[in-house]
Formats: sequence, structure tokens, C-alpha cells
Amino acid sequence: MRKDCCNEGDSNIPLLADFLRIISEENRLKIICFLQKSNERCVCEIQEFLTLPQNLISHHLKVLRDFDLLNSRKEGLKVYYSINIQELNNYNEILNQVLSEGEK
Amino acid sequence: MRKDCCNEGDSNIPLLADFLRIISEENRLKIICFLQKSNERCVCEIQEFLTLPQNLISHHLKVLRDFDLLNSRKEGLKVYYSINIQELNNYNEILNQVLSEGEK
DNA sequence: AAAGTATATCAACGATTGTTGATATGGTCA
DNA sequence: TGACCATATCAACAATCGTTGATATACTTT
Repeated sequence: MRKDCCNEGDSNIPLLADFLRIISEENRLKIICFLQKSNERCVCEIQEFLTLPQNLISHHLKVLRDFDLLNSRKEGLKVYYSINIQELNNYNEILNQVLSEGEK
Repeated sequence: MRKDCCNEGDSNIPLLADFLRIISEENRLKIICFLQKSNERCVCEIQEFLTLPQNLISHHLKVLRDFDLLNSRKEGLKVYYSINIQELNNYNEILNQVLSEGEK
């Protein structure tokens, strides 16, 4: 049983488009990919991985976090980020409904 | 067995980011969703569905087609577009590797 | 308290890209 | 041929957004 995805009543499309726009940025996609393979990473570790200016890393992390795709945890000076698995799976599921052939 | 997705040697990320950027546009996402439920549709049918200017529809269709996500077929005056299922599934698969928890 | 470290915020710039209006192309019908 | 229809192309504008430099915040250490 599949949910309709492009009827006028459907409201998933705008949200899904937002999600896709946010993860379509290459550096953000790398961050997600990097964090998928780690439990959690502090900003400086992510920075070391991406070799980008610190403020730019912070910016992208904020975008991801504001969209609830990342969790953050403060410990001393450092802030550790990790994937919000539930949310990510949610969007992935919605996306699969759209991208997969629409079996009824 | 999963493919690495964010090692320096990996080249999937830039391509995947392009794909995501292209389908993150709301009207294009609607087009994909609309075509998923139809076999094929001509431009005027898509236009009627989206209620957007004709040239804008053509523009978005071109973006999708240039990225090989859509097929097109000319019949008389009309041009029929349909999903390139293989390509779409390809990208969806790559994306799932990135978005799903990285089981080894 | 002062200095140092990790991270966040802010304003400004530049590039990309969605949108629009006008026009072109290419096919059909009378 | 000429009128008409469906679609595509092109130039210009507007808005979004990634990037940068400078600065602020918050915590730790001496």
C-alpha cells in the first residue's frame, strides 16, 4: 500500500524538496556520510576531514541541525555531532516512495 | 557488503550531490512524482498538472532530461516524457547506501 | 584574571539558478 | 501557402545560498 505523493492534497513534496535541497550540498552530504560511519564527531574532526574553514563547517552543521538531521552534544570545549537516524530514515522512506516505481 | 561512500578515493558523492540538487527543486520533484504514476505525459499535460508557464515547464524538463532522468519521444506536435527508471533506480540505490546506517 | 582553545554568529560578496517575457522551431490542418 | 498549435530557446532579472573575514561566546588552564 503506497501513499499518494503528488495529489493536490499531499503535503510531503515541499518538505521532501527541502530535505533534498539541504543534503544536495556536497559538503553537507560528505558530513552526513562521514557521520554515518562514525558514532559521533566533534567539529574539529569534521573540519579535519573536510579541510574547510571552521566557520563554514559550523554553518553547514547548523543547517543540518536546524533541519533536525543531526544531534549535538556539548562536552567541555567540544561539540559532538551525530546523525539523527530516525529523521534520516523517515525522509529516506518518503523519498523511496517517490523514487521507486509506484506499485499500488 | 557496502561500498565506501566518503573516502577520498570515492567519486560518488559529487554525482550524488548533483542528482539531489536536480530533484530538490519542488516543481521538478512534482514532475518526477507525476510521471511515476503515469506511463508517459506530454508537456501540455504536465503543464496542466503543475499550472506553470509553458517555458518554465520546458526548462525543468530539459534539466531532468539532460541529467538522463527522463526519456522523451516526439509524436506529431507533442513530445511525451517518461521516467528513465533505470537511472532513477541507480541513483536511489547509491543514495540508500549513504542514507542508511552503514552496515559493514 | 588572563590567555588560549573550540565553536558560533554576523555582514557582505559572488555565484548559481529559478523565473519571466519574447521569440524561434517544427509540425499539422485548412 | 498561411494560420495555428505544441514545444524549445534566449536574454535578463531576482532570489537564494555557499563562501569569506571578522568577531563573539563559552569553556579550560595556568
